[in-house]
Amino acid sequence: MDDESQIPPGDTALRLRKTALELFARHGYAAVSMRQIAGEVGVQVGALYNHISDKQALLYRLMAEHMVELLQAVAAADLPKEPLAALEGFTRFHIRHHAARPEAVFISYMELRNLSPENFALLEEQRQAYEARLRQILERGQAEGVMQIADARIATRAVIAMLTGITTWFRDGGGQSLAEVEEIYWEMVRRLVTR
Amino acid sequence: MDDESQIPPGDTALRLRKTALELFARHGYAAVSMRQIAGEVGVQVGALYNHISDKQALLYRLMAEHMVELLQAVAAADLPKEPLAALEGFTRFHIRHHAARPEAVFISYMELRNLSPENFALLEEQRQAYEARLRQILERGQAEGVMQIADARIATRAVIAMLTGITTWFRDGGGQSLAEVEEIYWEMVRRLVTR
DNA sequence: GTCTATACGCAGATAGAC
DNA sequence: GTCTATCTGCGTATAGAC
Repeated sequence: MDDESQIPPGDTALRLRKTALELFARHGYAAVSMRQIAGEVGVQVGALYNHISDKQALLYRLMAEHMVELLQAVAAADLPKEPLAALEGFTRFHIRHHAARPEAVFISYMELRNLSPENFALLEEQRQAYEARLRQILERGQAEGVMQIADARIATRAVIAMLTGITTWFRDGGGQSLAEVEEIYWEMVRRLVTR
Repeated sequence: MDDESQIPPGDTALRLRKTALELFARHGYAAVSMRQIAGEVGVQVGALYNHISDKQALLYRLMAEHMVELLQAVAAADLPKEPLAALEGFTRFHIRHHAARPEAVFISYMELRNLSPENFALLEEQRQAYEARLRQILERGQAEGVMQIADARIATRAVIAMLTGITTWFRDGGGQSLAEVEEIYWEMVRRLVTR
C-alpha cells in the first residue's frame, strides 16, 4: 500500500508536486508544513526552495495545472454539435476526468480560500470558462427546442455540482464500476433538462 | 456592513462561537489562529480557554451543533407520507435550511479532515442519518411506482450534492429570490426521479 | 471570568558551504 | 541541487494575579 516506489527518485521537482498534491488533499493546505513535504519527498526543507518560490506558489501551481489540463481535455473531447449528444459527451467526459484525479479536484474546490486574490482571480476565470462550455450546450438545446430549462445558468451549476459530487464517494473497487456510474448519471442529467 | 454591533457584548461564549464560525468559514480552520479569534471577540487569548478546552473541541462543537440543528429541523418539517410530496417538502426544506446558514454548511463540508477520528465518526453517523431520510423517500417512491430511479443511493447523493451546491453561489440580493430558486430546483429534482 | 506573562515548539524562509 | 544551520515570528496552551 506504500506507493513511494511509484515516484521516480531523482526528479525532486516532480516528486515535490506529487507529494504536495497528496498531502494537501489529505490534510489541507494550511495543515501541511514544508518540513512534512520535504520529509515525504526525501530531502531537507531548504532543497524544496530550489523548485518553488514559496508555499503559496506551490498551491497555485497545482491548481493551475489542474485547470489547464481540464480545459485542454474538454477541448480535445471534441463534443458533437447536436445539443443532447453534446450534453451526453460532456457528462461522460466530466465524470471520467474528475474520477481519475480526485486529489486535484479536492484541492481545487477546497483550497480556493488559501489563494492570494490575484491567483484566485486567474483560476476563477478558467473555472468560468469551463462552466460556460456546459452553459452554451444547454442554451443551444433550449434555443433548438430539444431541452426545456427554466434557467440555464442555474441548471449548469446544478449539473456540475451533481457530477463533481461523485468524487466524494466513488472509489475504484466499490459497489459500481465507473461505466455504470456514468450511465446512471447521464440518465439523471438527461431527465433534468428534458420534459 | 460591520456586524460587530449585532453580537451581544458580554456573552463571551456566544461571541466566541459566532466569531469562530465566521472566521473558519472565511479562511479555513487551520488558517485561523486563536489569537485572531480572541482579537475579533475582544478578549485576550487566555480568556477563550474558559469556554473551550482546545481548538479542536471548538471546531467539533460548531459542526455538531449544525448537525443536531439540521436533524431536529428536518424532523420538525413533518414531511407528508406520499413520496412525491415528501420529496418536494424535503427539497424545499433543504434549500431553505442551508441557504440560511452558509457558514455552518461550508465548515461542515470542508473541515471534516481537521476533526479527530472519534469526532469525525460521530458526525458521519449523523450525516448518514440525514441522507437516509431522503433515501427512504426515494425508495418508497420506487416501491409505489411513482418514481423511476436506477439507484436510490446514488440518486440520494446526486440530489444532495445538487441542492447543497446552491450555498456556493446563492446570495441574498442576487439575481433570484430564494423562492424562485426553490421552484427551479424542485422542478429539476422532480424530473430527476420521474420518467 | 479576564488579565498579563510566558512556556515551548514549529511555521516559512534564507545563507552559505559543498 | 542539496546540505546544515539559523533567523524570526507565530502557533496552541497554561500559570497565577486580580
